[in-house]
Parts: sequence; C-alpha cells; structure tokens
Amino acid sequence: MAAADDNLCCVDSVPRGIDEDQAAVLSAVFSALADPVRLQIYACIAATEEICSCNLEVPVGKSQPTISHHTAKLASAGLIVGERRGRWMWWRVVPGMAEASLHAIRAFAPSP
Amino acid sequence: MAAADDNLCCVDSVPRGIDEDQAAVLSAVFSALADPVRLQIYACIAATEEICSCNLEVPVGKSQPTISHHTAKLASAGLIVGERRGRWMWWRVVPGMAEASLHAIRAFAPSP
DNA sequence: TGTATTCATTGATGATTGTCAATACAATTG
DNA sequence: CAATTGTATTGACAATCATCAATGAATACA
Repeated sequence: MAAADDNLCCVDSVPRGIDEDQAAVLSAVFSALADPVRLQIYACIAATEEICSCNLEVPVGKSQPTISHHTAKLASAGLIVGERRGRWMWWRVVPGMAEASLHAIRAFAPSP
Repeated sequence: MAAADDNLCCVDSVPRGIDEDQAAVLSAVFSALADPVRLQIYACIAATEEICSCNLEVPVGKSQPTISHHTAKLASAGLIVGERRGRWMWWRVVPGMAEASLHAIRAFAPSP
C-alpha cells in the first residue's frame, strides 16, 4: 500500500522558498502597497519631488487622520520618508525600495 | 478673512495620483503579495519551472485548503497561472506581471 | 464499476484592517 | 502667553482576511 514512488508528482527536495523572517519583512512592504488609498498617496508622492501631508487629503479624498495613518504605514515599510519642517510634514519616496523588495522574492530564482 | 495665500504650503494643482479604478487593480496585485505565506508560495513557484500544489504544502507548512486558497488569490491577481494535468495542478509564474504593476504606479513620475 | 487521490469549496472563527470623530501634541504667529 | 494651524494618536466599529475541519468534485487506476 502506498509507498509507490512512481506515480508521484513530488520531488524529494522541495524548494524552501523564502526565509520566514524575510517573508515577514517583504510582506510588510507589499501590505503597504496593498491598499488603493495608499497607492494613490504613494503615486502622489512619487509624482512630485516632495509633498506635504495637507496636499494629500484632497486628491485621495480621505480625512486627515486617515492620511496620517496611511503615510505612517508607508513610512514604516520603508517606502517613503518624512521630514518635518515647521508645521508641515514633507514626504519623499525612497528610491528603489519597492523594486528591491520585488527583486528579493526571486533572489535565487533562475533568470528567465 | 483668511484667503491668505502666502503662508500656505499647498499648491493650486494637486497631483491626481492614480486613477481610482487602476488603483483597485494594482492593489489586488500587491494584496496578493502582502501575505508571508503567499510570498513563500510565489517564491517556490518562481524558483522552479513549474510546481504542483502538493509540493507546496510541506515547504510553507499550511493545510491543503489554505494552499488552494492562496494559489487562487495569486492566480486571480494574474501573478501565476495554473494548468491542470491529470490529477495535479501545475503552477507557473507570469513573468513581468509584478514588475509591470510596480512600474504602473510611477507611469507619469519623473525618472530619478 | 468502485476506490483512492488531488484539488476546490463551504462554513465557521479569531485576527487584522480601513475609516472617522474626538482629542492630544507640536510649532508658528500675534 | 494665548490663539491658530498642521499632524499624530486614541477609541470604536464595520469589513475583510487567514486558517482549518468537513465536504464535494474530478481524475486516475484496478
């Protein structure tokens, strides 16, 4: 019974995929991009040199606490950085962060 | 009163960011990558030519229904495609899908 | 035809999340 | 110092999600 290794699709050594810790870090980056509102915020920031928080409320159509919550999540993921100048908070995109995260997924994958 | 446009950080024309519909589509792609388990699955698939579902349960350490649920979400986002051959479901990565989604965010952003 | 196997679906549950009103904090201005 | 303005935090709530046990559907094999 069973123990037949002929009609199995399975190989002996299964690929390990990503390290569990690294998967958690990477998922945080993509989680930050997984929300339509945050995507609009990120695109707004990427489309400008830098932009302050008050300029984000109108184009994305959300309340100020919501904007603050989303920018904090983008910043926590390392996708943007903020600098406080006076009363205003200015946001810039961290160049290459998103691309590096994508690249990390297939670090060991054979190139196409 | 007010109407003082001197001490405002705001510009008149706020960047529109991404189209709302496109943001929904893109967020679906990144939502698919926003889970550690799905990242491991995606990496496992990317690391092989193609792999069948039964080979995914062991490396990610989840139950069969959970694996099926995750592969369905990755496929729904267009990141992988599945082909049924006999009893087995074989998965392949759709090349360039993730990169294209990233690129779409800054379609109109100035290059660095 | 019947049995075993692989994958998909359903139902249920605990956890996470997006949102806003209210409030607190910080910094400029009078 | 007091008032004003931009931002962050808290609390609460509805919605979504990840997970698994149980079940169903489809295919291969005897």
